[in-house]
Amino acid sequence: MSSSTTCQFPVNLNCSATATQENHHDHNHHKDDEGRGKLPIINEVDFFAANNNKEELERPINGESESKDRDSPNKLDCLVNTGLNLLTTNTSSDQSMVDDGTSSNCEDKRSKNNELVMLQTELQNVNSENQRLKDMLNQVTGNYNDLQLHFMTLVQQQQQQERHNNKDEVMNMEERKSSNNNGGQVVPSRQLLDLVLSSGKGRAETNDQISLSTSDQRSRERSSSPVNNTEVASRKEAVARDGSPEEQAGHGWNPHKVARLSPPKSSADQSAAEATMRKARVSVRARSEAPMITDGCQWRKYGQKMAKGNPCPRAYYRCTMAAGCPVRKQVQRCAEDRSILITTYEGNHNHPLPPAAMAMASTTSSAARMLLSGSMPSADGLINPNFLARTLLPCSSSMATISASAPFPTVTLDLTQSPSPPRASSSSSTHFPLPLSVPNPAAAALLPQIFGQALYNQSKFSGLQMSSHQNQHEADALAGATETVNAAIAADPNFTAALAAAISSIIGGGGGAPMANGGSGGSNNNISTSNSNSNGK
DNA sequence: CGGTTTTGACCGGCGC
DNA sequence: GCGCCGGTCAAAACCG
Repeated sequence: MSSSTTCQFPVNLNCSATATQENHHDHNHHKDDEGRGKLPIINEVDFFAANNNKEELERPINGESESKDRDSPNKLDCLVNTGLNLLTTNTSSDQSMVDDGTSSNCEDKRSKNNELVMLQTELQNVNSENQRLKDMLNQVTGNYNDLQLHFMTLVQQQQQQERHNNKDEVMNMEERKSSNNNGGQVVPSRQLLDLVLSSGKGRAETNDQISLSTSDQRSRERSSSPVNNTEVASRKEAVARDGSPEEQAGHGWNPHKVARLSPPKSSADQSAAEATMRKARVSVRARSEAPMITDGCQWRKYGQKMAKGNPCPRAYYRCTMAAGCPVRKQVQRCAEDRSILITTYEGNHNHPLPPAAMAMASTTSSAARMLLSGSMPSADGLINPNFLARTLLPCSSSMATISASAPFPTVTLDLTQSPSPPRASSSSSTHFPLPLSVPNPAAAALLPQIFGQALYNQSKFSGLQMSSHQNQHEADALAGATETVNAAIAADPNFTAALAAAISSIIGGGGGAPMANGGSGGSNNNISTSNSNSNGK
């Protein structure tokens, strides 16, 4: 079918409108390797094209069916025409046979009659196939419509429940803060994180508020240390410059700066846990020759470095849609497959997002929440990716070998498709291969059904969620997925299809335990979690 | 001229 | 303590 391009997902990761340039040379070591000319923006994968959702979601189906319909009628026409020609020929042959009455003409007539019968049989077969495809299309379309309605209902229910839970958690946190003076039992960072990653626009605001408070705490911790006076001063200067204390003081990218500050003993564990969870990252892997994917936000490049183990430089971007927005992202090409662009997001936007940006923003937020929700039941309060794997993949055959050695967790949404060498060559990253890729259009046509299955399983799962505290968080993770898909639907149905397939694999995948890292044969569209520094410093 | 990109320098964390 | 590394800063250059 015609849908197979560089990215089989009919999505488009356009370059950002502002951050359109990324020179793939290290300013430290590879000056002017590729010149400074602007690279062309290649619209291979556009997550966020503001198209009609339903229409786009249906596009794989329709594209599939239309193609088949297109093909089938052509075949039919061809066969019909051939048959008619044969009939005409036979008629004339008959006429001539009558005229001539030779035995050779009789043989010709027999052979042509046989051919005609064969063609008629083939015509019937094609007709039946065509009818079957039409029926299938109707069924898929109907299923899609039903499931979309079902999904919307579920999303609304989840959001309402989420809001309710958040209110409770806020109250609990305030109570604990007011009553806690021993410093050892502070508000569990998991709750902070749940708050941070709560749903909706208000979520981002809540996140910023919490980030600000924790940043203030870190600033106090810094100022209490005489060694860091200069840094404190520089930080204050930076804060005064752009008025983004949370960005400068703690919401920054560097996990080392945040997670490894030496706070007072009483809050060391708390700060470490908070930093760890705050540093949750969402990485998106997609095939694109473009220097950067378009996620609807405006970004300003503030740095570029060579990362060890990767000949391609890593670019650092900062969201410029609003002053002080703490969201940053790293863009780097995969060392093993340069056609794969790895975009890693961190933080939540503190400003309204355009619809085109909602998909990625909500995706990253939800994915982070999925990851962090999975960490909640951990006894030590740190990320427990194995729980995440169990949570996300309770019955999935996907592979989930998870490393817990890294300072910050990462969720990887892998939208690559073509066969590629195992990305996670080390245990630093774990991928959950999902049938996100649509190697053939027939599979694309099944996406809505898969999505529907995911929703069905989600609804089943949600029905069980209230039985235990852990299940609540598992449900949170699912709610995050739901929200992700919802936002993706709102922004780009192609991305929706991808996420739908991903979530369907997560929620409704076939039975089996998590598999080893690296992924088995099949799709390369994965959601993965990792809990280690990918650069393996 | 204002915003963005480039890029050398700087900083902190970490391993040895 | 030193060097490596990732991340960030900030002045200069670039660009529309």
